Amino acid sequence: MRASVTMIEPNGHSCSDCAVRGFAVCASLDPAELGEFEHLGRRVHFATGETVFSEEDITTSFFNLLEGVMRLYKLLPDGRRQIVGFALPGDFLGMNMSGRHNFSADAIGAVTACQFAKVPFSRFIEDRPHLLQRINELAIRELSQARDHMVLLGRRSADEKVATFLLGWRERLIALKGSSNTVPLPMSRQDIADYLGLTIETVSRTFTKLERHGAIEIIHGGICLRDPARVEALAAA
Amino acid sequence: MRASVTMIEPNGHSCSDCAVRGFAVCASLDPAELGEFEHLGRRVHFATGETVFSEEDITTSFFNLLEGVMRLYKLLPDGRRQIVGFALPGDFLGMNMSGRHNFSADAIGAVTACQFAKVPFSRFIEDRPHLLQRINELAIRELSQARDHMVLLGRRSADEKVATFLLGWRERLIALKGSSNTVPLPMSRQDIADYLGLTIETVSRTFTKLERHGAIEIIHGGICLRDPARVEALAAA
DNA sequence: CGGGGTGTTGAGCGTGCTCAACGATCGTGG
DNA sequence: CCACGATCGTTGAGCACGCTCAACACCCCG
Repeated sequence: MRASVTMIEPNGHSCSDCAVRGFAVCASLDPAELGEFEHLGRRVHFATGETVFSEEDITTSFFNLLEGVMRLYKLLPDGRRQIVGFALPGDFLGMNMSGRHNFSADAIGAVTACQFAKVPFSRFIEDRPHLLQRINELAIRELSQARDHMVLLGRRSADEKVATFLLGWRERLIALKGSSNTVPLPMSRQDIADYLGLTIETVSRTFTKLERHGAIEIIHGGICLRDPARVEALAAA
Repeated sequence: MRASVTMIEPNGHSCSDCAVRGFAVCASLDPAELGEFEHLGRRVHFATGETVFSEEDITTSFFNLLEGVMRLYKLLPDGRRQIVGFALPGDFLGMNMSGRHNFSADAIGAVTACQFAKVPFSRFIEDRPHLLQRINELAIRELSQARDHMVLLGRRSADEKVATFLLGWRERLIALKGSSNTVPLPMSRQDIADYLGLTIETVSRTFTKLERHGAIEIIHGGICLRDPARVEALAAA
């Protein structure tokens, strides 16, 4: 699904009242820099299922996710898909070495992002080591998450994968919105399956199994943790 | 296996005649900086199987690999292991956000590395944006490799995994030492299995299968590519 | 020559996949 | 407002890929 119309607002927003300011890239900027930075980005919107950028596209922009969730994925020639991550508000997308995006990114539900043209953004970084440092920190954190996910993909059982996913996703949402036993799952079962290296059927079966055991309750658009300790035990650290 | 004796040489080496200078982190330094940089690092040696650092160790040093191969891995509480990568000369190890290493690193065969104490190194970076930029580039490249590996772990069959590994490993060696159809494999079958999310038996069987089909020849300490096109077909891009 | 580590091969099993049908949910238009 | 179709999720039956368990071959080193 490709963008038919992507809304671009003339910059009527200011960074100072931005929801993700504080934990996004821009957290590293002082007020003076922020004023300059504000002119570099435009706020853009994407509708459910819209593709923000594709795997082999030449990189022309970076994105700072403000609202919504995105799936980041790679496709094999025969159509098999691996979701390499879900992006949440505060995540910075588009950095790469090759000049091309090395994964694709779709909006899951409505998404708002701050878009930066590559060239001016790169120039802006050049004399702001603090911003570069911040971007580096985010990359290193992502690398650590990527390695954790490799362990999950290569060495965990289906049950462990699902349990680990639920707890990890919950953790990320808690960091954004505070604690709750209700965990919204905006992505489809297929998305979860492609993230965990499973099939949709196995994910579905594992969910119902967890529910039968009283560990979770499947609700519309998410799950509710009934017995967090049990789920943690299943995740096996 | 823990280090019993780790040899540390008083700095009798100079960066200027370093083998990896040109593609390691230090490639970003000019001659003047290099002179200063030289005093930050010490050349250290590790014997076969020695652990350079462990997953939950507090990070006190960074390492720039000069010679040899290392396995980078994570362990689950029950002992299952996932190798998240193999390090080759030029690779820079130890960057992290948490203050602790988030994976362990062993020497596969004899290893020589350039060791930097964390604090002085971090200070040295601070007023050298070019070095930070270089580190960032390496991190972003690693991130891209990590995502590729997630696809392999989550969505490829055993045959595809092995074929893809052979080609990828060969590519990395070619970048270091030039092209050859003979591909040395210094790591054990168990290492390969733990890298690909397979068992040692499956790796062994797949190797012999490839050999029976005339795609490769198994030689001591490695393989020889007899029919690269066939292996590439099996890897399925 | 013996012993331990590493790699190979075989037989049988089980987890997770495939294929297929059914059920739930939601947007759309009559 | 409900009928309709499409999409998404659930459930079942059977199968296959890769794992488990076990035995054996090989090789380096003592």
